[in-house]
Amino acid sequence: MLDAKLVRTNPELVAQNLARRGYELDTRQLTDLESQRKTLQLQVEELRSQRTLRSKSIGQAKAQGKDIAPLLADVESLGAELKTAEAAFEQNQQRLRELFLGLPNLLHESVPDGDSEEDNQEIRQWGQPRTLDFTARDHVDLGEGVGGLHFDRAARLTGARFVVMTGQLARLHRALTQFMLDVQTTEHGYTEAYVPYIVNRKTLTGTGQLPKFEEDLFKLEGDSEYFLIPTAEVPLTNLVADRIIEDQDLPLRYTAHTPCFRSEAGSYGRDMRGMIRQHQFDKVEMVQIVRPAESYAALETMTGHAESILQKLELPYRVVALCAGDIGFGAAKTYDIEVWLPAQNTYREISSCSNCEAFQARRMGARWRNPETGKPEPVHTLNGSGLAVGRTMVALLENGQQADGSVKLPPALWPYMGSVRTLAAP
RNA sequence: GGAGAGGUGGCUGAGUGGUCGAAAGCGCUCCCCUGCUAAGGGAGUAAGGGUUAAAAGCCCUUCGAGGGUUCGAAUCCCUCCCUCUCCGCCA
Repeated sequence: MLDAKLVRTNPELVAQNLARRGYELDTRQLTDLESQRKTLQLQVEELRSQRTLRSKSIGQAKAQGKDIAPLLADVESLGAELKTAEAAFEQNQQRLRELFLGLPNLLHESVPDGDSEEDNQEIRQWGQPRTLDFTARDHVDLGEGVGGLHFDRAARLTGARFVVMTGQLARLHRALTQFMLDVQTTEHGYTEAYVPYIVNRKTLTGTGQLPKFEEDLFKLEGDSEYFLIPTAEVPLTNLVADRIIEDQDLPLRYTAHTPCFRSEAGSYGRDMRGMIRQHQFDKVEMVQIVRPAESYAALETMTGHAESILQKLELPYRVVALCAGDIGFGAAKTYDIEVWLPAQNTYREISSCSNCEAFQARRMGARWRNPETGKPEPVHTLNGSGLAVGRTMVALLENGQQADGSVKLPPALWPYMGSVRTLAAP
């Protein structure tokens, strides 16, 4: 959510910034609602003030044994008047709330212009893609050869966009999550968390998935309004919802390994082959809660934390700054990390690190006590994948492949794989 | 699932339908006092919002959430959520 005061006092500036995303802010509607709000709020508060004043005088008169009948007659019409005013105000508030909850975050000035993926800006590359003296196989073929990747079985169990892993690939998947968690907790100072995979509407509104992106979520049947998490960002970030954090407790760094569930509505036909785009995938997530002045430095270090996983796994990648048109709803700035996939002969997203500034904090009511002002102020929140486990497996298989279809594993994983250093046909 | 108890400020914990945003204690901040420490004395200390260019001041809201009764609700009524204890069931 944007700062209401800023939007109110400077709608043109806000509109200009949002226009970079291709979002058109109806400033006319906004200022209309706002001036309405002002009138209605003043009216309601004045009526309430009157009511309190008179009620008190009734109390006093009663205590002194005076006749209260004339006083009662005096307030008679107040109640009805207040009720109508409150109803109008509440309606106005509702509309403003809906409008505000639908506004995306303001972009940081360093975000490059552009409408789509094409315009994202490459920041740096790491590692050299191998030149193969044979035709690269993709992870589906490699998984089949090495054994343990079963899309057909998953399709029968559930449907499209699911996978079953068995044997050494299931183990590799587990090894990867353990490895990632170990690095984030022991080397980068994150506190490991175990969190619910099912959350309520308020929580998803806090991080910005709701109300706008409900169709991307899996919703549970039942009396409670529950959703499967699309990312651990949701429970982890909401850990600080409705809290005031003391300065000395910042920054907070949380990590968690969770499955993520996404309906992938609107991506029919995209990445249908393989594990790239699934309804269920595992991810190790990083979340940071920081002082506002430190959030951009934190974005750089957090991106580095994601990169270090790829470096240890010896996977070539590049970092891109998302352009204005490609950046997510709640983010002010985002770096995507894209890993090299030989079979696709291109880089594909494997991590996304975002600074949401105060956008989520305002929605959640997450604040810190600024020692300079002594007042509670919204914190800044960041989140990043560290990393998406399924896509990391894809990258490991494809980048480690040998001419005979076996797959060499990087030394960083050896301790997690027992004695296995190469995945070969069983 | 059954029976009971309870949800009040950073924490503990009082609270009568009216002057209660709420006693008291702890914690915290500032000041005083003692050579230091320990102890003691005094003052202050919730959040959100509006009005304002901003502040001061003033006003509104908030005692788990939402409704209701009333001139007036932390206090009375209804519904829901959550926590605790006992019983049952259970990974």
